[in-house]
Amino acid sequence: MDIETRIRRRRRRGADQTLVLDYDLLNPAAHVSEPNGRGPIVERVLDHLDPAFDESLPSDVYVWGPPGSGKSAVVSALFSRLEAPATQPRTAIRTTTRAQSAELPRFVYVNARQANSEFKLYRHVLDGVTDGDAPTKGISTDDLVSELRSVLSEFVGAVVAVDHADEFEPSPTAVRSNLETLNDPISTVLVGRTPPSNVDGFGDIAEIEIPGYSQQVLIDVLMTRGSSGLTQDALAYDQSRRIAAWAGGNAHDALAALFSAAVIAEDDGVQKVRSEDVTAGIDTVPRGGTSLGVVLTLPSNRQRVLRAFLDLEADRRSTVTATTEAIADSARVDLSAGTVKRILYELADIGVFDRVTTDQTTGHGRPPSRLEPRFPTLPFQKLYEPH
DNA sequence: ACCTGGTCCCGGGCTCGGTTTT
DNA sequence: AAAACCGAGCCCGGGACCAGGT
Repeated sequence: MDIETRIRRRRRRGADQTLVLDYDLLNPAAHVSEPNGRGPIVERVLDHLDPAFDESLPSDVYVWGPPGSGKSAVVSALFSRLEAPATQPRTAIRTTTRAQSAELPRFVYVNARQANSEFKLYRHVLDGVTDGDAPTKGISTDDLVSELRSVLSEFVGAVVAVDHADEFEPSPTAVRSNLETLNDPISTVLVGRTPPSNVDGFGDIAEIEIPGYSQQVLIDVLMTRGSSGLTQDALAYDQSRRIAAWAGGNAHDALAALFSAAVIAEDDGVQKVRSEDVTAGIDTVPRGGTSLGVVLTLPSNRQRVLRAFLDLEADRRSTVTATTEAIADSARVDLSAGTVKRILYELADIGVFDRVTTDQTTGHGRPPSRLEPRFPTLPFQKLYEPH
């Protein structure tokens, strides 16, 4: 938990915040520093990275598993530790030619959901290696590459973790080929949910498969998060067990359901998460839907459109056209109707909405469809921050 | 034939970092 | 120094076209 989180937590306290202490601690997309029950997997990843602790580079590896199985949790927790020490513990080994202590490779974690283009990939790697002052635009990709090359040349090599690598544009394969053009000793840890046989080039490298959470571990995850994010004893074991049973090993869905149940309970002004809150919470979370991590990393205007959508009454949601007009009129967004329409269709395309064809027969023309959110809406409303 | 919804694509404007000119 | 300029990536707007219905 960073300082900002701690301060926000204090600010929110008091008033009517009696049940939920901090929504961020229930956020499925925010990972904790010590993931529950994933010790053996951490160990396996570390085993593979072992050469990096001995001044050489590990081979590339693909870490994969179903959604909500803790891939990001493990890799981001691991890399946040590994990234930190720029100066390595001094060893007795010194090269004879140079009076320079043995250096270990740099570790960098990149989220391909944010870095989903060649330019952004380089930019985020550069950000991770330096202190985050890489330009966001205004320079050419080539200039960015040479900048990155010169920075990387100061290290013996780099281990780059690319989370959600299978969501990279234009193709997952491009992650590796882009990093190869840097002509630097780079080892990649690719992370994704697509089986290696279904991604070009990912089947040729080492793999670490992560299974979904067992129900017992998932209950532990829920209880741990619940006890830090909610007031004391607000979450009963039985409620966690129900959520875990429903979530079927998907920690994202489980946490989203807990989050939603907590929102509903708090809006009702109660001190504990009741069984009915869990039922209602589960009801609002689509199983296997689009994860909050995807929704919360969308460009700001798309999130605005989404937020405006959630304000709409049911009758404004009856068709895409009606929804488009309503959102274009909303004070939350400042976009033309044409753009809103395009964004809505694009969001449906990536799975943020379901398109349901209505039975409404207006007579002429192609029958319209309406949009139904396919992501955890209550957590999104709470975590959404206009920017 | 005609109508409306849905898809695809790309030109141009915006904003930024770097470079040249004043 | 400061200002003007330039070229880059990203996003918005919107037109052209296709799909699916009466």
